Amino acid sequence: MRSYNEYCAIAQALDVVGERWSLLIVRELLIQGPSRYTDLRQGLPGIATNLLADRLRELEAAGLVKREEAPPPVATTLFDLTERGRQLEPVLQALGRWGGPLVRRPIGDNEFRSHWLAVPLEAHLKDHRPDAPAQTIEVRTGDQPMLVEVKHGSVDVRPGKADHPDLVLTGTASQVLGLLLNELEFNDAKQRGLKVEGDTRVLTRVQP
Amino acid sequence: MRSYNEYCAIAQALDVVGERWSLLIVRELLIQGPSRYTDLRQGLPGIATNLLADRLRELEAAGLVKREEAPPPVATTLFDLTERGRQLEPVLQALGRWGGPLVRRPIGDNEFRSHWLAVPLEAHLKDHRPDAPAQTIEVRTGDQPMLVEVKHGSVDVRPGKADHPDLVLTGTASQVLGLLLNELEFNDAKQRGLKVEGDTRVLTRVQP
DNA sequence: CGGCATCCTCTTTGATACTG
DNA sequence: CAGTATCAAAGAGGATGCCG
Repeated sequence: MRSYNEYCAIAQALDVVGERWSLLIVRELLIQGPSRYTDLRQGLPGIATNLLADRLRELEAAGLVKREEAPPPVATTLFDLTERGRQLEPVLQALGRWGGPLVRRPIGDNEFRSHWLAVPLEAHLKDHRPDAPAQTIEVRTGDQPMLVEVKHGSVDVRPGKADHPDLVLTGTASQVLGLLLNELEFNDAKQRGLKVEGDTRVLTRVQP
Repeated sequence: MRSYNEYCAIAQALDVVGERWSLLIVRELLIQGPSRYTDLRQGLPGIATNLLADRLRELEAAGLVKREEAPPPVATTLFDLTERGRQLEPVLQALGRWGGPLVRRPIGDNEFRSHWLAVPLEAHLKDHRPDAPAQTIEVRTGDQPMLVEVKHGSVDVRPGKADHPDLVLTGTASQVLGLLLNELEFNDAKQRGLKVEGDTRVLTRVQP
């Protein structure tokens, strides 16, 4: 992209990450950690393969991304954020908070990937009972199950299944999000088709 | 811009403000307040006039910008942020903080406008003596003098001149910034050509 | 398969000129 | 002052091919 050529931190930041797809690539790496090229494509529906290759090179040249050759038997290239790249987290959080209201209104045919749930959940959920024992919620929606772990005052969201989750939520992304973010009443959510199994007290522990 | 079409707050935020120039237009309106078309062009060196018109229409349609017809005798159109637009401030602050280190390294022929000083100064300066009487610093660099007002624990930066500033700084943008952000020693700054007149104790009151 | 590179078409941008 | 009109150049998107 053409540089704005301004002596201004905002403009120079945008010179680096203002191009189409760049910040979404950073989002993927922040949520997913070290990722293969193909996994990145999975999380960026619609990206042209040449653009993904271009952007990864640019981000690498800018020092935000590094590529590592995974040792055998995996023997594949892994892309990961550098420390400088990881420092973009506050930018993505601010964007996510600002964009929240846009997502909550009716949605049509948007693409969805389960791991994107980490954005609103880590932004808005809190552990209100940090001294209580750890609890987990399994969320079944989208392309893979997600695990919400509430422990020691922090809320962690990552792909995976729990052995014995305290609560299991099964439904559409907006149902699950509505309930967890306390924007949809419990009974409304169930009426709209959300399946809730387990100990619902963990909900009030994390809801905003 | 083409929508990313993702059920993700970050992607939907970028659908609205991810286009080239959009966030810089928001920056201008945040710093300058209600502005005329021509003033916006002044603060966005290099923007094509058709693009500025396009972006303003898009931002207006998205509900971030409103246009007001100023009453006579001014009788001109003023563009201003809506409340929703003003809520982008944390996004720009995060971008500005991330981009700070990029600006501090040697710079060549970048364009500069004095009012952009508000970005780093309001991000990093603090009033460490909120109970002391108000003080002002006049900064003379770039296209217009800027006023830094320290009062009641807050630091305000805006265009203008003070009647009796406590301190006047005259020099290049990087000299002034280096001194105010405490990244350049006082004596180094003077040796490189920065002119410092007045009561330098206000410096330690605001420096990070 | 994973990780691209090439080719082609379409859209967006930038530069400049012009207008109510 | 606040734009619109025009046109060349750059970038994005989609399909496909290549190579370990």
